[in-house]
Amino acid sequence: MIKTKIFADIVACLKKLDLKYNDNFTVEIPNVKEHGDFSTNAALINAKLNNLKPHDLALKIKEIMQKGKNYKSIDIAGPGFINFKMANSVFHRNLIQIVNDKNNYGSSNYGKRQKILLEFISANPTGPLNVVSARAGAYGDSLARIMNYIGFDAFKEFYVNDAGNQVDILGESMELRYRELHGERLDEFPEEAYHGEYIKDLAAQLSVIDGSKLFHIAEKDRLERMQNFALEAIHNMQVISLNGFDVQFDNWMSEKKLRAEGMLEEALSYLAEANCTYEKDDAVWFCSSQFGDEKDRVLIKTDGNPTYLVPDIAYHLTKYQRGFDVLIDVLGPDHHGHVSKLKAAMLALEMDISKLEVVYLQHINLIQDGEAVKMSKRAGKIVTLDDLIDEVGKDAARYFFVNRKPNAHLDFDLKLAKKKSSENPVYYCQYAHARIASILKKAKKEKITLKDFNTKNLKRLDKEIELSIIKKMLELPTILNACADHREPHRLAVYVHELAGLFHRYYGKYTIVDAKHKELSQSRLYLISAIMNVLAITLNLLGISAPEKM
RNA sequence: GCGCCAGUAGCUCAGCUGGAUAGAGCAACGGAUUUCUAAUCCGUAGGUCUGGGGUUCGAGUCCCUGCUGGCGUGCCA
Repeated sequence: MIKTKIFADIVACLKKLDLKYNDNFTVEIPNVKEHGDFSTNAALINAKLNNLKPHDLALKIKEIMQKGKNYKSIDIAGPGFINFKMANSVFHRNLIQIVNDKNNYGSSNYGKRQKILLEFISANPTGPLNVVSARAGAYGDSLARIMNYIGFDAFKEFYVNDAGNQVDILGESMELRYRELHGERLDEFPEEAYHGEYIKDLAAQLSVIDGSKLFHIAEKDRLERMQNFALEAIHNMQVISLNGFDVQFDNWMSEKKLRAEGMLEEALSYLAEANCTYEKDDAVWFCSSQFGDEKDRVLIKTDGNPTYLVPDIAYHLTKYQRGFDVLIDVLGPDHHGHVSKLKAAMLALEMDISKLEVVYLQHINLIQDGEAVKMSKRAGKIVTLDDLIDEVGKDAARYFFVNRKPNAHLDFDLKLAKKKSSENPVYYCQYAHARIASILKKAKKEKITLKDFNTKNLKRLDKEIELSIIKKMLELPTILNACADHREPHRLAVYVHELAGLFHRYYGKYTIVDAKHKELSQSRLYLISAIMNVLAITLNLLGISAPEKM
């Protein structure tokens, strides 16, 4: 990395000058070209320490560093910034490195094999996945891919709420549709039941298997049969939808299973042992107000059933027990009230709360004809993940969702997304990749190959945009690290778009394959195949395909 | 009321641990195709970064405060 090399050079320089220094200065790529390839605030940061004016310190540093061959020029500007222009050979050497790294370029041990549990989507198993889940899926999966690429052990988990109130309602909804199928007339379908067409389908499927024999067994058994059938079918639907979205989980954690294994009782007993529970009004309470929550919360309701909080505490307890270093919960914005309760419980159980991170994904507004579409799973008015993939395609959907930072609202204009035209930025990125593939084919036809390529040819890569492209590609590791550190994969999406943009500009300005200038062509081919490789790597990390043809 | 999140170009959004002249895409306008894919490129125009105060060499970025919007504040999950 050039940046770290410059940083080290500056430190060496400060030492040589026998100055005090603080190493919290930075080496950055300035956003104005005139300020050089790289820039540092080292003199600004360290001037005071040595009773010097920033500008004077900058001068001293410049004098020493100028002797190095790697720098084309060193200038002092503004209040004391030092701007570096690097020799072309520095970029060329780094380009060779990128090419040699092949499809591992950018991967590293940055994560030091830290174990990360990434829980996302965790939609209720009571219906098909909707666009909110799509956003969570694109986000979580991309983040996991990036983290794993740079040396973390990221583990993807989907928590299935397959027990509790909403599952009872699911069973009852099935029962009603089932009765309907068998000739019973329903005066009206209850508002709280699930209205989606898929319930009718499931009831019909069950009817084919079991016929009318379910009427002859006990109500409790019948409801259980209905529930389990629906749960399994819906789970399978969700898995298939996610496969179509290129999202796969390492584990599906079942709440029902947690209950069966006695995890709820275990969690409750731990809380009781910690003297954090008490009885009042025929219910069992958790004194969460002692741990930063606004007020105490009910754990066991008057009817003897646990509230949703209990299985969630139990679930998070297992996260800790499984030895992860960091737990990341990806949640909707409507859950932030819930997190304070959960964190209170983890505190009460003396868990390391700093390990538990919550990322809130903000809501999505679906815009149709300029108006927000209201969605409700119970009323059956949802736009499903499958619909979305059918309409705009997997690649566009994933790009769209991962292209913005998690805690920003997202307006999804269905009409625009359906257009499937050049307005969609994902095509822009993919097209760059396809274009390069096409140029490489043409080069083959023209019999210009890299066989007799000599690295000396790289000297011919001296155009400003060529050096900019190399510089951009060298930024990849920094971008990936930032994505992981901030849990913000959208930075990579922005990056791909920028890199694709540079290539398109390059293509427009210069001819790559030119039979009359074989060596020049070879040099440029070398460069664009590196670009193609970086595009493929980054698109893949975002779960987007990199087509050879479009 | 209290809590969380957001407010950047007409629209949708970027802006890396504070850095120099705030950037893209779309929309608008004007150009480029005997050409390696025009799903592209070049140019023009568009801004009091929600208002105010503070911190410092320096603030879209950090702190305080006002305003606006979304969400939360269940013995629902």
